[in-house]
Amino acid sequence: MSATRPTIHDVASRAGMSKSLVSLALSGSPKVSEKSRLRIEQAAAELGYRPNAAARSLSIRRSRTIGVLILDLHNPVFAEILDGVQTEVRQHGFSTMLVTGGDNPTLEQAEIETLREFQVEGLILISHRLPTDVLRSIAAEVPTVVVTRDDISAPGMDTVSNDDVAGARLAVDHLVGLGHSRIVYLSGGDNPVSHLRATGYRAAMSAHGLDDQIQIVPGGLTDATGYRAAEAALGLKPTALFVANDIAAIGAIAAVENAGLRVPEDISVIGYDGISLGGLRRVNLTTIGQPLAELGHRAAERILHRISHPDTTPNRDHLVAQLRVRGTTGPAPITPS
Amino acid sequence: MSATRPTIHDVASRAGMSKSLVSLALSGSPKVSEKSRLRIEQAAAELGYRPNAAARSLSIRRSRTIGVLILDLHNPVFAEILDGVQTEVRQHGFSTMLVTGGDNPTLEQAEIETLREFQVEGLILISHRLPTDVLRSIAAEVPTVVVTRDDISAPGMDTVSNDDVAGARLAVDHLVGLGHSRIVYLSGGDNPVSHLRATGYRAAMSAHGLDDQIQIVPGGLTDATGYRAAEAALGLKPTALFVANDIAAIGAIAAVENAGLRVPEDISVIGYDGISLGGLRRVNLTTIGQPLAELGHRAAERILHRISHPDTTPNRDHLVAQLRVRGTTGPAPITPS
DNA sequence: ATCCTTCGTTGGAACGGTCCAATTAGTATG
DNA sequence: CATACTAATTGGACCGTTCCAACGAAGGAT
Repeated sequence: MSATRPTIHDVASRAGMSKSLVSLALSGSPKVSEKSRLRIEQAAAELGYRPNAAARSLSIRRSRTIGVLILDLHNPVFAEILDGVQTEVRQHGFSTMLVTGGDNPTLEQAEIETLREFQVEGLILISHRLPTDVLRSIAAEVPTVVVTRDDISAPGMDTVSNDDVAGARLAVDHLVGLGHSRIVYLSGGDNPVSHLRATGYRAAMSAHGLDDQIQIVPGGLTDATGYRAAEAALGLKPTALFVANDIAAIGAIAAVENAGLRVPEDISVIGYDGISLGGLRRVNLTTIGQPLAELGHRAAERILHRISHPDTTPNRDHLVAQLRVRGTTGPAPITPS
Repeated sequence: MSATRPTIHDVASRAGMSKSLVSLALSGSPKVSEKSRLRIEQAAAELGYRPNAAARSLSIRRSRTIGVLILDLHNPVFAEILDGVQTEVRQHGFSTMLVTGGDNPTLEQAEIETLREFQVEGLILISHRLPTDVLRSIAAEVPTVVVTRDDISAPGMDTVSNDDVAGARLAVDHLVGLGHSRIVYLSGGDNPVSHLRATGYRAAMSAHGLDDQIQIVPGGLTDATGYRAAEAALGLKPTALFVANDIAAIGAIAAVENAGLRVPEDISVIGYDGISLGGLRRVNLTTIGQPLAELGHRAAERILHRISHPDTTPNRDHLVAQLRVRGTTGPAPITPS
């Protein structure tokens, strides 16, 4: 093991040519004669030569690497976005370096610092919890794309998210279309995304002339908080619950069923995100599906563009979410209350 | 933006000292006078100096980076293992570089190649689909740890997995303890892990004198394959299903319920893995829980050790899985059949 | 035969760090 | 006040690439 990895010099001396020519040949330059190219390729193969990315990066002053920060690996939403990022980025000859903040927001900054030491050419933040000024100063120095959030804008930075307001409207429209009017929103707590969804909920309720039915119960984005919020909401005798995200919606359903009510016969439940687990037959959750892979894909496109054209004016992409009707919503029960 | 990042030279000239001293100071060497250290630190801060990891890596011939291949980001099992890896590795000053194979097994090799170009000091493969000889040749060149699988051994390589045979036995013991005897195993298809779990199932059934009840229905590791396998299994009139993994188990439950039977009153279902989604109140799946974070943690320990002691003889860790009783298993119905 | 081109090839200077050996400054000792 | 140390500092080689300027060889045109 490890008799030190062969370098370009080793290949050169084995092929009996200069290291410069080896470099040229291996990068596919047309100015190398067919004969030399063959000799070199063979020598490289025999030695199991693998170029040193650090040396190359140092020399060409480019790392061809994109740093990705992912807020929480456990939330399937982010994993699915990441997937879209990876496939797109790879196609353009870039690698990704991935880090997670964990639960500690200050660690998030340290991780980004590490990415920058590796000279990543761009940064994709799949959600984050950075203060505005920190985010701004990062974006000022390295091309950045924020996915999922769109509340902060900064020069040198694009955002890619779905239109949460419109998505929330879709949810309400769907429920109203099924005859519901007593629709309660279980909020996702104090974060930009949840607020936008609340805004959409309110707007849609208004548009349907249901201003007096607007009810928001505070909750969170986890199974347990969804459960608790739903318990609280039951006191309002709703016929439908619109929940801030899918995971919380699954918790909410459990609460409804535990209270002896059926979903969707007694109470309809609709979530938000479109995580694949919602499609499991057992779960079968009606939801507003974000185009997750597409979000990642678009983020990758944006970062690649921004890397080659750093002075692009900030873009804010809004992809449309779609209603995915499954089994947890149904017609409003007759004579409610 | 990008008036070229400051280098160590810039810091040196600003502080009025040599670059060597800057290097020393910034790496916390005790041979630098307090006065100089302060000057240097201030200059570095003013310039926003950030060392170039590529240059350092080239110079010290170490990257302080560990490459992680993760088979499938969508499977929560792997995400949870990764979490354990990351926290441990970070504590020792290493970074991680993460790649996914996607659905294409040959891409897996290409991704590992990329990791190697970045001179990763070790490789953690969170499952994989590599041919034995390829895996061997990789392990011969770079310290490697395989998590989850333990069917292949090679010099220079450790494995960290749970004891699938013992885990499967736990599942059967639990069901037998509840009075079940007609226990069918829904297999996870043709892969090492599923085979081991089948072996454990058979052994445990035998141990309980239930040889004549051993029934294995072919299936897979996804929701849909679990569903189909369960449908097929119902013809055998089982009182309990032991399913190769949690996701498939969730599919199986849906099939049982769709057939008009209740879980666990009519049929008990137990899965394997212990993914956190099984703990969602709505799902509430009894399962054999692998210590996922612990697997990742151990893998990280192993790779770190192997990096500093490359000639360590191969280790094969087996962590114990634990029964997690939740709501999908219950007493066998009276007078079955 | 001489001069131009063109093609293929090569040496060597970067890139931004680390670290060793050598040098200088500073301090204590006799 | 020279001497011997120790502490602090520095120049320069090196890590493995890329790339540019320069070079030799081989024709082609004159």
